[in-house]
Amino acid sequence: MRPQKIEEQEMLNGFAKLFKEKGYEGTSLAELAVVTGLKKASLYHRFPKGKEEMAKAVLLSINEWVEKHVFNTLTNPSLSPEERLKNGLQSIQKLYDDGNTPCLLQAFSVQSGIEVFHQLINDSMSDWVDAFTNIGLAFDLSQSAAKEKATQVLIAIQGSLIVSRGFNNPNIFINSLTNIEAMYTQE
Amino acid sequence: MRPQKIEEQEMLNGFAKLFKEKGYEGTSLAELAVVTGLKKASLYHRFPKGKEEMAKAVLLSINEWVEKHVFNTLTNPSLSPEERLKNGLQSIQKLYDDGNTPCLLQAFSVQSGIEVFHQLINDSMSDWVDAFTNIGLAFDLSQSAAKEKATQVLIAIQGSLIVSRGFNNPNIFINSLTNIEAMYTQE
DNA sequence: AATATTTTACCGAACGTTCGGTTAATAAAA
DNA sequence: TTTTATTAACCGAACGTTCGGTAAAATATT
Repeated sequence: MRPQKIEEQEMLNGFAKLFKEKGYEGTSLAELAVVTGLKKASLYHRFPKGKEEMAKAVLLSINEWVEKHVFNTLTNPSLSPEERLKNGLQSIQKLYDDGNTPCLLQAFSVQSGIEVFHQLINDSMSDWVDAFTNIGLAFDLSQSAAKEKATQVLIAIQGSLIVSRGFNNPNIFINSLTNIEAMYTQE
Repeated sequence: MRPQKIEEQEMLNGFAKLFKEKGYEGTSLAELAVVTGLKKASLYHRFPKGKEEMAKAVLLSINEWVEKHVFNTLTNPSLSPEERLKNGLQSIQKLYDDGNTPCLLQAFSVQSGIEVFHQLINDSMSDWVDAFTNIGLAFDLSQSAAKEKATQVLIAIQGSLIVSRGFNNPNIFINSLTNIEAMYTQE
């Protein structure tokens, strides 16, 4: 069996960069091909269902990373709530490259018109809220208060990414992460 | 002189709907034509520089609406700070159709690659921060505290629009507006 | 060890479609 | 008649996708 020129995960990383910056419709197969070093036709050998399959694979790949590095940290029972929160936020900071990289959920929630994406976005956001609800409970909040605060956290993350990008100032995102930590430790 | 089939403002309203939902690249000239009732070629009579001019016109049109209905209200010296804030937030709620309509700045900040847009987005966001900084000063905050809070407000608006859309639940946006009011009146 | 077969990875070229944009002619009011 | 608004027809380029065939490694046969 002939060896692959590039491994799947490497392809997905390249895809992710494009999709995050340019959205689904804004990213062309020509660009997706260039970023992998393969030709357009070869992409269809790897992803027979085409562009939509590539995008879905990127979404799932990022979801896995988040599951592993963010959610697992936030809910790690062997750490104190303070440590879980701090480490989880650090992973989030890394996920968005210190505020320099847009969120794929945002990029895909605009346009694309593809229905499956809406469901994946909805599910993914639910996971975020669940993870932060868990942290809220660890800080002795009531179930409803924990969920309310978790929603505020998701809003702060998403909003600060937007505003950071608008002002071209990643510090706005970084500051928001600090504020989020304070929302739990100082209230 | 032959009369126009549709007035400019009506066209812009139709354009806005499309651009907000589908983004810049995601919206085709064919769709822009359908929504106006004109043919593609006619769009070029009205907007000789094409799609980019149409998009820019929509941005400016919305900026004008916001200037008039949101910023002027927030800074209206003949009202109390509480009333200015309340009325301004009501206009914002209307602007985003109770959380059912995405923000054009978001839709255009993804993809598009057109440099002029970045500047317009940056300028527009600056106006938002300035307006809410003004309200913060009216609530006796220091300049820096007012600006800091204004940034938080913009983040909350943008973030809650994203999350509302993700969960297909406009109430999240409505609640955020309520929280924003409380940020000034209860602190 | 050498050869033939199979399997997988890749790619050049073209597909039909849609993109944003243009041109030349028509329709309608002043 | 002049001026403006509209449009049918058209354009080159790019889109996502498909297909026939090649390149290269693994396996089976001699």
